[in-house]
Amino acid sequence: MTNRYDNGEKIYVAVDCIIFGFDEGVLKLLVFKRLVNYLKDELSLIGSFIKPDENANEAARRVLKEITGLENIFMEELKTYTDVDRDSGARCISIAQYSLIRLEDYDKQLVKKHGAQWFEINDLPKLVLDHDVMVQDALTRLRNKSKFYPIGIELLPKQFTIPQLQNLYEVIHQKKLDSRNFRKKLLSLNLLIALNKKDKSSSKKGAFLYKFDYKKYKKLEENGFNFSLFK
Amino acid sequence: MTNRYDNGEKIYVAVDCIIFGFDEGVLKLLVFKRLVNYLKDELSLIGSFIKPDENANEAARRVLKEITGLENIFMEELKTYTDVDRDSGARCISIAQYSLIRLEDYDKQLVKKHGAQWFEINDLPKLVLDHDVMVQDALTRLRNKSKFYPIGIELLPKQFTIPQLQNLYEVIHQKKLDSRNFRKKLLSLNLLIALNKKDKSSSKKGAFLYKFDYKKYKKLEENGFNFSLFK
DNA sequence: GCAAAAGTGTTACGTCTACACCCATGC
DNA sequence: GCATGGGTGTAGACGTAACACTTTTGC
Repeated sequence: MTNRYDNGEKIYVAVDCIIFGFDEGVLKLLVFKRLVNYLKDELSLIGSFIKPDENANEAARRVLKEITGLENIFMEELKTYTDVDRDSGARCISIAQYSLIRLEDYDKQLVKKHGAQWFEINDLPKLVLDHDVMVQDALTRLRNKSKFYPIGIELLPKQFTIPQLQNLYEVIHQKKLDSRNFRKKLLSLNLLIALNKKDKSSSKKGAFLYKFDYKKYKKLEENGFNFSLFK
Repeated sequence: MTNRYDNGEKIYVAVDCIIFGFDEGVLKLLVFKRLVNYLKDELSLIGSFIKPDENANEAARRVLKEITGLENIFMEELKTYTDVDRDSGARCISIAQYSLIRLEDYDKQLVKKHGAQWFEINDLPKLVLDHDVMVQDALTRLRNKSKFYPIGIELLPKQFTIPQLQNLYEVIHQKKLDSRNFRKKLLSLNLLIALNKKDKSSSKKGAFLYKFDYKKYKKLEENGFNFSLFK
């Protein structure tokens, strides 16, 4: 690429991925042992330096695939960490991105084979550098976001049951919700499409499956909205 | 600084400041003519490459002071722009930060002397690169934020009247609000401290001045809250 | 038949919206 | 005395929160 700037210093730019997984009612975080020489084998978020031919989101997707085999994960920018001393290995900023996925949709063995592992959110190990801060920031964001947006729309693309979605909210907020009110509010948004199929994996009776009406969601999002599912 | 990373390429990292000014009821944007050789003299947000000894926020404050004389502006991170071709001058990412200030608090001549100027938000010139996108993103963020947070707390530190604050909301949302409802909701938050002084600059009767109860605000913020001043 | 989870309605309460007039003052 | 912006109250609509029992089915 051409370079028309002569002043200014270049620095390292990394991406780090905060991937929350929702697995049988438990919220987990994806972590792996660092491969680079500095701080090798310590636990870390999945990350990489950004390459000349990719933007931050592409870099995050690439490294996530390399290290876990996970593909097509929608990640949202969290924040860029730029403190001078944040990385003792060199001056390096990191663009953190986060996502929330339903673990059952993915091959857990694949992740393991690649050297990554899932930790329960309530029992996290110490991570390198400022990665602990990133995780807490991402949790806060997730909680705030879920008050005003129906999370799961972008983050849980597959079909799901209402009790599953409620459980997701309960895990994120660490708080029991009233199932009647949750269901009522959720359905009043008119964003769910009933599939008239039942999922019997978590009860004998079975719960009806739904998917999100993605187009409707997008239209509403453009106009701004308040989708708090509780106060 | 030590460098323990051998792989990875360094790239340029810039900051850009989206400074909205609220001036006698009108929302304005701070713009200046680029000084660097590439695209010199075209209109641009105020920005700079980040230096080895400063983080993004410090870089933003530094360049803002250099170019406008404005000091002690609280800026919040908006987003990091990383597309490969976003800057035709070189591969360069930009960490955008925004703020909203009350223009009357600052010396407008000073800004002008330094070569910057204010444009009305409804009559913006074309800016270089992706700066137009940044401005639109910042406006969207400002609107969303003002639905859930009492903006002005961090952004308008000085004493103010309720009609002034209402006007700010109206300008941001391009929409008239009901003064009774606005006042009622605002006061119900219990975040204002009455100063028992009147500002007569915009009416004969004069309007009472208030300031924010910053401590109370911070406490509430930590617990998360919903402060929409209207729907 | 019983354990386990899914599904369903109503009422009380609080908040939001819409709406119109008097007040204080400078000129 | 009048024009200008500041300040006030209420009723209806709407949304939220609290609350317990029935249904379905696999075992």
